[in-house]
Amino acid sequence: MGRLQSFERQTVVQAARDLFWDRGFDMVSLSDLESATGLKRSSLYHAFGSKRGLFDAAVEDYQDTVILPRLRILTGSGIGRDSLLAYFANLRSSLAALPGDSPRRGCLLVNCAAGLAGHDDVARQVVEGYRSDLTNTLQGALRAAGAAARETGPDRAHERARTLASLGMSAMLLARVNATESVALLDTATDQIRSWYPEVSGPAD
Amino acid sequence: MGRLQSFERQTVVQAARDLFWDRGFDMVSLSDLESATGLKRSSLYHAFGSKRGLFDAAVEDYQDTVILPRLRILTGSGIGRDSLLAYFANLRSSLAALPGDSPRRGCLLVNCAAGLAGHDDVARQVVEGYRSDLTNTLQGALRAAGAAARETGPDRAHERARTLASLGMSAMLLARVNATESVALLDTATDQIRSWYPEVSGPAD
DNA sequence: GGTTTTGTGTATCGCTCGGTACACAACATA
DNA sequence: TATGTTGTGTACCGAGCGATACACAAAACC
Repeated sequence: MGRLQSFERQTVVQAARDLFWDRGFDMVSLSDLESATGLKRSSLYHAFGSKRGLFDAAVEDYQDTVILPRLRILTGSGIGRDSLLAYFANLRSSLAALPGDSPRRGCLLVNCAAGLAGHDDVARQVVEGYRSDLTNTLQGALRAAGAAARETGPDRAHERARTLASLGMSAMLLARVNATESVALLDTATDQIRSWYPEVSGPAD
Repeated sequence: MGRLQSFERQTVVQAARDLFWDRGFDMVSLSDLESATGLKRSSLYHAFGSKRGLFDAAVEDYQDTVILPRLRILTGSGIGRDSLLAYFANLRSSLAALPGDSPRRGCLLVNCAAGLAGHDDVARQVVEGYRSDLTNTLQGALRAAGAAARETGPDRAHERARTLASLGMSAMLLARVNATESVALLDTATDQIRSWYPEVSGPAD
């Protein structure tokens, strides 16, 4: 063996991630990455192969540490109306809590959808995976909520999932443009959920 | 006086517009603009001052020739349910009609929202103007539709406008990622409108 | 037709970009 | 401690960027 890596990979990846999150792939230079990570080019290239390699690692970290923990609210047992409300409340608070100049507003993948993914198949697939994960997970929770509420009639989970996913993505899209409206979109999602599954005043049955 | 401009300004601006629409501000170079417009740098700089000046002209043209004509469906007299349906049908067909590799998929301003507008106040204000125009116009049409349907109860136009605007913007956001889902989002908007204002089988009263 | 004013083409500027070559430093192994 | 392997720092590359200087071409005006 030889010399050991003197940096923690995740620390470096997350520093790069926040930079890409803030400015997008194109607007981050290697010099920016050097100063954000504290590493020199040679180390970055040695560890990640290319700027794009580091970006891909950043996206992977974003999925693992930002997206998945959020979606986990909507999976597992006991999901339904309340977990849907919790999901959007969580999104709301993480959006409202950030300072106006935080580099972490919005969503790295939503930004990709309007940028890189337009002409990059790999990025497109990542974004599409995110979209379908989000929609399917919402749909599962909606079905559970509908079953718990003993809903009758046609299954509206599919289109409701689309609407909620749309509100979530739009909120991320507008996070840097109009934070107030962004929050309002999330509140609209909450209102929708409440209207679909009205609160019961006491324990049922 | 002196020599006259040998090109039509709008032709040049629209060629540049399609390029920016396709790739975004950063990913379009002056060489790209030269070959797309047929003009040399010196002419472009003479006419528009800078790359950004040309971009701003392109955005203005986009608003005038793409956004406003669409929104006009939702203004004027006789607006309501049908004009809402027409708006989304129009959006749907202009999205579904484009070839998969068209540079004009999605929305220039939605792409801006996730890109330039993150750190550029001018771009941010343009995008915010678009968002509020869209939302307010939808809200006006929703109110008209509600009045025509003799709706009672609380006014839901505000949150419904948010939902519809969200579906429209999400559709634009996903136009390059998943065209099928993008169309499905617009269809969801249509379904929503139909469910809020059910079709009347014959003339009322 | 000469003059003036303005548009266009050529050539090039300084700068930053992503990426790389190579010497050196550090540490596991023997 | 000697050796081999691997991480790190310095210096630099060619390419492309946005922007500009300047000469020339063209047309409106007297």
